[in-house]
Amino acid sequence: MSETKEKIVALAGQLVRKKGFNAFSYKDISDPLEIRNAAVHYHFPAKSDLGTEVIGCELEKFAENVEKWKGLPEDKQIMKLVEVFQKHNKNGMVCLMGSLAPDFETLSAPMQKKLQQMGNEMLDWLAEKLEKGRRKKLLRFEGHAYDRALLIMTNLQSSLLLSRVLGPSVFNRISERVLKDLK
Amino acid sequence: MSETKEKIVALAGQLVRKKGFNAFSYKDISDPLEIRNAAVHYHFPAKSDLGTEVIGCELEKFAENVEKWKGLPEDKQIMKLVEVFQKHNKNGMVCLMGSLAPDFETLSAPMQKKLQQMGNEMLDWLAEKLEKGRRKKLLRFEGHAYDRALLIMTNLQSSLLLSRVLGPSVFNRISERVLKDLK
DNA sequence: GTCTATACCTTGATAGAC
DNA sequence: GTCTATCAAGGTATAGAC
Repeated sequence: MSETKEKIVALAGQLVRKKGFNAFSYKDISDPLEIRNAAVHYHFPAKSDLGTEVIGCELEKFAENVEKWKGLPEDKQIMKLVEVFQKHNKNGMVCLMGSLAPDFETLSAPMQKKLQQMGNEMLDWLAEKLEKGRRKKLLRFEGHAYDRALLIMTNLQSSLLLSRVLGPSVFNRISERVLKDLK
Repeated sequence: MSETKEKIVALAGQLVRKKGFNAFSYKDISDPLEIRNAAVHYHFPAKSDLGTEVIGCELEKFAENVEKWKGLPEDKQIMKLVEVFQKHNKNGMVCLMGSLAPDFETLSAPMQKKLQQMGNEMLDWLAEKLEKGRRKKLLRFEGHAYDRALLIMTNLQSSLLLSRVLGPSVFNRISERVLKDLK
Protein backbone atom coordinates (compact mmCIF):
# COMPACT_ATOMS: atom_id res chain seq x y z
CA MET A 1 0.00 0.00 0.00
CA SER A 2 1.42 3.38 -1.05
CA GLU A 3 2.22 6.06 1.49
CA THR A 4 -0.58 8.35 0.37
CA LYS A 5 -3.09 5.56 0.50
CA GLU A 6 -2.06 4.74 4.05
CA LYS A 7 -2.40 8.36 5.09
CA ILE A 8 -5.88 8.49 3.61
CA VAL A 9 -7.01 5.42 5.48
CA ALA A 10 -5.52 6.62 8.75
CA LEU A 11 -7.17 10.02 8.48
CA ALA A 12 -10.48 8.49 7.43
CA GLY A 13 -10.34 6.27 10.48
CA GLN A 14 -9.96 9.28 12.71
CA LEU A 15 -12.78 11.11 10.98
CA VAL A 16 -15.14 8.17 11.31
CA ARG A 17 -14.41 7.98 15.01
CA LYS A 18 -14.73 11.71 15.56
CA LYS A 19 -17.64 12.74 13.33
CA GLY A 20 -19.25 9.59 12.03
CA PHE A 21 -19.10 8.03 8.57
CA ASN A 22 -21.89 10.08 7.02
CA ALA A 23 -20.66 13.35 8.47
CA PHE A 24 -17.21 13.53 6.91
CA SER A 25 -16.45 14.25 3.26
CA TYR A 26 -13.62 13.73 0.80
CA LYS A 27 -12.73 17.36 1.37
CA ASP A 28 -12.02 16.59 5.03
CA ILE A 29 -9.37 14.22 3.73
CA SER A 30 -7.94 16.02 0.72
CA ASP A 31 -7.46 19.38 2.49
CA PRO A 32 -5.25 18.26 5.41
CA LEU A 33 -3.23 15.92 3.18
CA GLU A 34 -2.90 18.71 0.60
CA ILE A 35 -4.03 16.61 -2.30
CA ARG A 36 -7.07 16.98 -4.56
CA ASN A 37 -10.45 15.36 -4.29
CA ALA A 38 -9.73 13.27 -7.41
CA ALA A 39 -6.57 11.82 -5.89
CA VAL A 40 -8.60 10.35 -3.06
CA HIS A 41 -11.04 8.90 -5.56
CA TYR A 42 -8.16 7.32 -7.42
CA HIS A 43 -7.28 5.23 -4.37
CA PHE A 44 -10.87 4.67 -3.26
CA PRO A 45 -13.35 5.06 -6.12
CA ALA A 46 -16.33 5.13 -3.77
CA LYS A 47 -16.64 6.30 -0.20
CA SER A 48 -17.86 2.84 0.67
CA ASP A 49 -14.49 1.40 -0.46
CA LEU A 50 -12.74 3.73 1.94
CA GLY A 51 -15.07 2.79 4.76
CA THR A 52 -14.53 -0.91 4.17
CA GLU A 53 -10.77 -0.41 4.22
CA VAL A 54 -10.98 1.48 7.52
CA ILE A 55 -12.74 -1.45 9.16
CA GLY A 56 -10.33 -3.91 7.60
CA CYS A 57 -7.44 -1.91 9.02
CA GLU A 58 -8.97 -2.07 12.48
CA LEU A 59 -9.36 -5.83 12.16
CA GLU A 60 -5.68 -6.16 11.27
CA LYS A 61 -4.62 -4.01 14.19
CA PHE A 62 -6.74 -6.08 16.54
CA ALA A 63 -5.16 -9.29 15.22
CA GLU A 64 -1.70 -7.81 15.78
CA ASN A 65 -2.57 -6.86 19.35
CA VAL A 66 -3.99 -10.27 20.11
CA GLU A 67 -0.78 -11.82 18.84
CA LYS A 68 1.32 -9.44 20.92
CA TRP A 69 -0.64 -10.18 24.11
CA LYS A 70 -0.61 -13.94 23.65
CA GLY A 71 1.90 -14.75 26.38
CA LEU A 72 0.11 -12.80 29.13
CA PRO A 73 -2.31 -14.25 31.68
CA GLU A 74 -5.94 -13.86 30.64
CA ASP A 75 -6.79 -11.14 33.15
CA LYS A 76 -3.87 -9.06 31.92
CA GLN A 77 -4.89 -9.57 28.31
CA ILE A 78 -8.32 -8.17 29.12
CA MET A 79 -6.68 -5.22 30.83
CA LYS A 80 -4.78 -4.59 27.62
CA LEU A 81 -8.06 -4.44 25.76
CA VAL A 82 -9.38 -1.91 28.24
CA GLU A 83 -6.24 0.17 27.67
CA VAL A 84 -6.95 0.32 23.96
CA PHE A 85 -10.34 1.82 24.68
CA GLN A 86 -8.78 4.13 27.25
CA LYS A 87 -6.48 5.49 24.59
CA HIS A 88 -9.42 6.19 22.33
CA ASN A 89 -11.14 7.98 25.16
CA LYS A 90 -8.11 10.17 25.73
CA ASN A 91 -8.23 11.25 22.09
CA GLY A 92 -11.93 11.97 22.19
CA MET A 93 -12.71 9.12 19.84
CA VAL A 94 -15.37 6.44 20.00
CA CYS A 95 -14.70 2.92 18.76
CA LEU A 96 -15.59 1.88 15.23
CA MET A 97 -18.56 -0.18 16.35
CA GLY A 98 -19.97 2.68 18.40
CA SER A 99 -19.56 5.02 15.47
CA LEU A 100 -20.82 2.80 12.66
CA ALA A 101 -23.57 0.76 14.31
CA PRO A 102 -26.07 3.67 14.54
CA ASP A 103 -25.71 4.28 10.81
CA PHE A 104 -25.64 0.57 9.99
CA GLU A 105 -28.65 0.66 7.69
CA THR A 106 -27.11 3.46 5.62
CA LEU A 107 -23.91 1.50 4.99
CA SER A 108 -23.04 -0.53 1.88
CA ALA A 109 -23.27 -4.32 2.05
CA PRO A 110 -19.46 -4.80 2.12
CA MET A 111 -19.13 -2.36 5.02
CA GLN A 112 -21.92 -4.08 6.92
CA LYS A 113 -20.30 -7.47 6.44
CA LYS A 114 -16.89 -6.30 7.57
CA LEU A 115 -18.41 -4.66 10.63
CA GLN A 116 -20.17 -7.88 11.56
CA GLN A 117 -16.91 -9.74 11.15
CA MET A 118 -15.15 -7.28 13.43
CA GLY A 119 -17.80 -7.57 16.12
CA ASN A 120 -17.78 -11.33 16.03
CA GLU A 121 -14.00 -11.66 16.15
CA MET A 122 -13.66 -9.31 19.11
CA LEU A 123 -16.48 -10.96 21.05
CA ASP A 124 -15.17 -14.45 20.38
CA TRP A 125 -11.71 -13.44 21.52
CA LEU A 126 -12.99 -11.85 24.71
CA ALA A 127 -15.27 -14.78 25.52
CA GLU A 128 -12.37 -17.19 25.15
CA LYS A 129 -10.13 -15.15 27.46
CA LEU A 130 -12.92 -14.92 30.02
CA GLU A 131 -13.56 -18.65 29.96
CA LYS A 132 -9.90 -19.57 30.26
CA GLY A 133 -9.32 -16.94 32.92
CA ARG A 134 -12.19 -18.29 34.96
CA ARG A 135 -10.90 -21.85 34.74
CA LYS A 136 -7.51 -20.68 35.96
CA LYS A 137 -9.19 -18.80 38.83
CA LEU A 138 -7.79 -15.53 37.52
CA LEU A 139 -11.28 -14.16 36.93
CA ARG A 140 -14.65 -14.53 38.60
CA PHE A 141 -18.06 -14.08 37.03
CA GLU A 142 -21.39 -15.83 36.65
CA GLY A 143 -23.08 -17.19 33.54
CA HIS A 144 -21.84 -18.00 30.07
CA ALA A 145 -18.53 -16.46 29.06
CA TYR A 146 -20.04 -15.18 25.82
CA ASP A 147 -22.79 -13.34 27.68
CA ARG A 148 -20.18 -11.80 29.94
CA ALA A 149 -18.18 -10.81 26.88
CA LEU A 150 -21.25 -9.05 25.53
CA LEU A 151 -21.67 -7.14 28.77
CA ILE A 152 -18.07 -6.01 28.95
CA MET A 153 -17.86 -5.09 25.29
CA THR A 154 -21.03 -3.00 25.50
CA ASN A 155 -19.74 -1.32 28.65
CA LEU A 156 -16.55 -0.32 26.87
CA GLN A 157 -18.23 0.79 23.68
CA SER A 158 -20.89 2.92 25.30
CA SER A 159 -18.51 4.33 27.88
CA LEU A 160 -16.75 6.09 25.01
CA LEU A 161 -20.08 7.40 23.74
CA LEU A 162 -21.22 8.62 27.14
CA SER A 163 -17.80 10.10 27.86
CA ARG A 164 -18.16 12.32 24.85
CA VAL A 165 -21.46 13.67 26.09
CA LEU A 166 -20.99 13.78 29.87
CA GLY A 167 -17.24 14.15 30.18
CA PRO A 168 -14.21 11.86 29.94
CA SER A 169 -14.27 10.75 33.57
CA VAL A 170 -17.25 8.53 32.76
CA PHE A 171 -14.94 6.13 30.99
CA ASN A 172 -12.70 5.68 34.01
CA ARG A 173 -15.59 5.01 36.36
CA ILE A 174 -16.95 2.37 34.04
CA SER A 175 -13.69 0.63 33.18
CA GLU A 176 -12.61 0.45 36.81
CA ARG A 177 -15.93 -1.05 37.84
CA VAL A 178 -15.78 -3.59 34.99
CA LEU A 179 -12.36 -4.81 36.10
CA LYS A 180 -13.32 -4.90 39.79
CA ASP A 181 -16.41 -6.95 39.03
CA LEU A 182 -14.22 -9.63 37.49
CA LYS A 183 -12.27 -10.17 40.72
CA MET B 1 -48.50 21.92 19.47
CA SER B 2 -50.35 21.48 16.17
CA GLU B 3 -51.06 18.07 14.73
CA THR B 4 -48.66 18.47 11.83
CA LYS B 5 -45.90 19.63 14.11
CA GLU B 6 -46.40 16.58 16.31
CA LYS B 7 -46.27 14.28 13.31
CA ILE B 8 -43.04 15.90 12.17
CA VAL B 9 -41.38 15.44 15.54
CA ALA B 10 -42.55 11.85 15.84
CA LEU B 11 -41.26 10.95 12.39
CA ALA B 12 -37.98 12.77 12.96
CA GLY B 13 -37.53 10.79 16.15
CA GLN B 14 -37.90 7.55 14.25
CA LEU B 15 -35.50 8.70 11.55
CA VAL B 16 -32.86 9.72 14.07
CA ARG B 17 -33.08 6.33 15.70
CA LYS B 18 -33.04 4.43 12.43
CA LYS B 19 -30.56 6.34 10.26
CA GLY B 20 -28.83 8.89 12.47
CA PHE B 21 -29.28 12.64 12.66
CA ASN B 22 -26.93 13.54 9.83
CA ALA B 23 -28.25 10.85 7.51
CA PHE B 24 -31.87 11.93 7.21
CA SER B 25 -33.19 14.94 5.30
CA TYR B 26 -36.26 17.13 5.29
CA LYS B 27 -37.40 15.16 2.27
CA ASP B 28 -37.54 12.03 4.44
CA ILE B 29 -40.11 13.90 6.50
CA SER B 30 -42.09 15.87 3.92
CA ASP B 31 -42.64 12.92 1.57
CA PRO B 32 -44.33 10.47 3.95
CA LEU B 33 -46.40 13.23 5.57
CA GLU B 34 -47.35 14.50 2.10
CA ILE B 35 -46.42 18.09 2.79
CA ARG B 36 -43.73 20.28 1.23
CA ASN B 37 -40.19 20.92 2.33
CA ALA B 38 -41.11 24.52 3.21
CA ALA B 39 -43.91 23.41 5.54
CA VAL B 40 -41.40 21.54 7.65
CA HIS B 41 -39.18 24.61 7.73
CA TYR B 42 -42.12 26.68 8.90
CA HIS B 43 -42.39 24.58 12.06
CA PHE B 44 -38.65 24.09 12.49
CA PRO B 45 -36.60 26.79 10.74
CA ALA B 46 -33.36 24.84 11.10
CA LYS B 47 -32.70 21.15 11.33
CA SER B 48 -31.08 21.78 14.68
CA ASP B 49 -34.40 23.08 16.03
CA LEU B 50 -36.05 19.85 15.01
CA GLY B 51 -33.29 17.81 16.60
CA THR B 52 -33.56 19.71 19.87
CA GLU B 53 -37.31 19.14 19.92
CA VAL B 54 -36.85 15.41 19.37
CA ILE B 55 -34.62 15.16 22.44
CA GLY B 56 -37.00 17.34 24.46
CA CYS B 57 -39.83 15.03 23.52
CA GLU B 58 -37.86 12.03 24.74
CA LEU B 59 -37.20 13.79 28.02
CA GLU B 60 -40.91 14.41 28.49
CA LYS B 61 -41.76 10.81 27.73
CA PHE B 62 -39.20 9.62 30.22
CA ALA B 63 -40.63 11.93 32.88
CA GLU B 64 -44.10 10.54 32.19
CA ASN B 65 -42.87 6.97 32.50
CA VAL B 66 -41.07 7.70 35.74
CA GLU B 67 -44.26 9.18 37.12
CA LYS B 68 -46.27 6.17 35.97
CA TRP B 69 -43.86 3.70 37.58
CA LYS B 70 -43.62 5.54 40.86
CA GLY B 71 -45.66 3.11 42.94
CA LEU B 72 -43.70 0.01 41.93
CA PRO B 73 -40.86 -1.57 43.90
CA GLU B 74 -37.44 -0.44 42.69
CA ASP B 75 -36.51 -3.72 40.99
CA LYS B 76 -39.74 -3.64 39.01
CA GLN B 77 -39.14 -0.03 38.01
CA ILE B 78 -35.79 -1.01 36.57
CA MET B 79 -37.44 -3.86 34.69
CA LYS B 80 -39.79 -1.31 33.18
CA LEU B 81 -36.81 0.63 31.92
CA VAL B 82 -35.41 -2.51 30.34
CA GLU B 83 -38.77 -3.05 28.64
CA VAL B 84 -38.57 0.38 27.04
CA PHE B 85 -35.25 -0.57 25.46
CA GLN B 86 -36.66 -3.95 24.49
CA LYS B 87 -39.42 -2.23 22.57
CA HIS B 88 -36.87 -0.14 20.70
CA ASN B 89 -34.96 -3.29 19.86
CA LYS B 90 -38.07 -4.91 18.46
CA ASN B 91 -38.54 -1.95 16.12
CA GLY B 92 -34.92 -2.01 15.00
CA MET B 93 -34.21 1.31 16.65
CA VAL B 94 -31.34 2.42 18.82
CA CYS B 95 -31.83 4.84 21.69
CA LEU B 96 -31.33 8.56 21.24
CA MET B 97 -28.07 8.59 23.14
CA GLY B 98 -26.66 5.73 21.09
CA SER B 99 -27.66 7.49 17.92
CA LEU B 100 -26.59 11.05 18.75
CA ALA B 101 -23.47 10.55 20.87
CA PRO B 102 -21.24 9.43 17.96
CA ASP B 103 -22.14 12.61 16.07
CA PHE B 104 -21.97 14.78 19.18
CA GLU B 105 -19.31 17.13 17.85
CA THR B 106 -21.35 17.83 14.72
CA LEU B 107 -24.43 18.87 16.71
CA SER B 108 -25.50 22.42 17.55
CA ALA B 109 -24.92 23.73 21.07
CA PRO B 110 -28.62 23.52 22.04
CA MET B 111 -28.79 19.90 20.90
CA GLN B 112 -25.62 19.06 22.81
CA LYS B 113 -26.99 20.65 25.96
CA LYS B 114 -30.32 18.85 25.76
CA LEU B 115 -28.56 15.55 25.18
CA GLN B 116 -26.42 16.07 28.25
CA GLN B 117 -29.52 16.87 30.25
CA MET B 118 -31.18 13.69 29.06
CA GLY B 119 -28.18 11.54 29.97
CA ASN B 120 -27.88 13.06 33.40
CA GLU B 121 -31.57 12.74 34.24
CA MET B 122 -31.72 9.10 33.23
CA LEU B 123 -28.56 8.19 35.09
CA ASP B 124 -29.61 10.03 38.22
CA TRP B 125 -32.97 8.30 38.17
CA LEU B 126 -31.42 4.87 37.71
CA ALA B 127 -28.81 5.44 40.41
CA GLU B 128 -31.51 6.44 42.86
CA LYS B 129 -33.60 3.34 42.15
CA LEU B 130 -30.53 1.15 42.50
CA GLU B 131 -29.57 2.67 45.83
CA LYS B 132 -33.08 2.44 47.28
CA GLY B 133 -33.53 -1.06 45.91
CA ARG B 134 -30.31 -2.18 47.52
CA ARG B 135 -31.29 -0.73 50.88
CA LYS B 136 -34.59 -2.60 50.71
CA LYS B 137 -32.71 -5.82 49.81
CA LEU B 138 -34.54 -5.97 46.50
CA LEU B 139 -31.30 -5.64 44.57
CA ARG B 140 -27.73 -6.75 45.07
CA PHE B 141 -24.60 -5.18 43.65
CA GLU B 142 -21.21 -3.86 44.68
CA GLY B 143 -19.83 -0.34 44.56
CA HIS B 144 -21.45 3.05 44.18
CA ALA B 145 -24.97 3.11 42.82
CA TYR B 146 -24.02 5.74 40.26
CA ASP B 147 -21.22 3.56 38.88
CA ARG B 148 -23.65 0.66 38.64
CA ALA B 149 -26.12 2.92 36.86
CA LEU B 150 -23.41 3.76 34.35
CA LEU B 151 -22.74 0.08 33.73
CA ILE B 152 -26.37 -0.82 33.24
CA MET B 153 -27.14 2.17 31.06
CA THR B 154 -24.16 1.47 28.80
CA ASN B 155 -25.18 -2.19 28.58
CA LEU B 156 -28.65 -1.22 27.42
CA GLN B 157 -27.52 1.45 25.01
CA SER B 158 -24.87 -0.62 23.30
CA SER B 159 -27.00 -3.73 23.26
CA LEU B 160 -29.27 -1.93 20.82
CA LEU B 161 -26.27 -0.96 18.70
CA LEU B 162 -24.80 -4.46 18.69
CA SER B 163 -28.20 -5.99 18.04
CA ARG B 164 -28.45 -4.04 14.85
CA VAL B 165 -25.13 -5.42 13.63
CA LEU B 166 -25.11 -8.97 14.97
CA GLY B 167 -28.81 -9.71 15.25
CA PRO B 168 -31.64 -8.89 17.67
CA SER B 169 -31.00 -11.81 20.02
CA VAL B 170 -27.98 -9.95 21.36
CA PHE B 171 -30.27 -7.59 23.23
CA ASN B 172 -32.05 -10.41 25.05
CA ARG B 173 -28.82 -12.07 26.14
CA ILE B 174 -27.55 -8.80 27.55
CA SER B 175 -30.72 -7.64 29.26
CA GLU B 176 -31.30 -11.01 30.91
CA ARG B 177 -27.76 -11.08 32.24
CA VAL B 178 -28.05 -7.52 33.54
CA LEU B 179 -31.18 -8.37 35.51
CA LYS B 180 -29.74 -11.64 36.83
CA ASP B 181 -26.61 -9.89 38.04
CA LEU B 182 -28.73 -7.64 40.22
CA LYS B 183 -30.22 -10.55 42.16
C1' DG C 1 -50.02 27.07 7.58
C1' DT C 2 -49.07 25.48 3.36
C1' DC C 3 -47.78 26.15 -1.18
C1' DT C 4 -44.43 27.06 -5.53
C1' DA C 5 -40.21 28.36 -6.78
C1' DT C 6 -35.68 28.95 -6.23
C1' DA C 7 -31.12 30.34 -4.30
C1' DC C 8 -27.05 28.53 -2.70
C1' DC C 9 -23.98 25.18 -1.12
C1' DT C 10 -21.68 20.70 -0.49
C1' DT C 11 -21.39 16.23 -1.78
C1' DG C 12 -19.63 12.06 -4.22
C1' DA C 13 -17.99 11.04 -8.49
C1' DT C 14 -16.00 11.27 -13.48
C1' DA C 15 -13.27 12.75 -17.78
C1' DG C 16 -9.21 13.70 -19.63
C1' DA C 17 -4.57 16.20 -19.59
C1' DC C 18 -0.01 15.69 -17.70
C1' DG D 1 -0.69 9.17 -9.40
C1' DT D 2 -2.02 13.56 -9.30
C1' DC D 3 -3.94 17.36 -11.41
C1' DT D 4 -7.87 20.77 -13.38
C1' DA D 5 -12.34 21.08 -14.52
C1' DT D 6 -16.79 19.80 -14.28
C1' DC D 7 -21.07 17.26 -13.30
C1' DA D 8 -25.53 15.74 -11.44
C1' DA D 9 -27.74 15.11 -7.31
C1' DG D 10 -29.20 16.20 -3.10
C1' DG D 11 -28.95 19.09 0.98
C1' DT D 12 -30.67 23.23 3.92
C1' DA D 13 -32.91 27.25 3.79
C1' DT D 14 -35.62 31.43 2.17
C1' DA D 15 -39.01 34.60 -0.46
C1' DG D 16 -43.34 35.56 -1.48
C1' DA D 17 -48.11 34.16 -3.12
C1' DC D 18 -52.33 32.12 -1.42
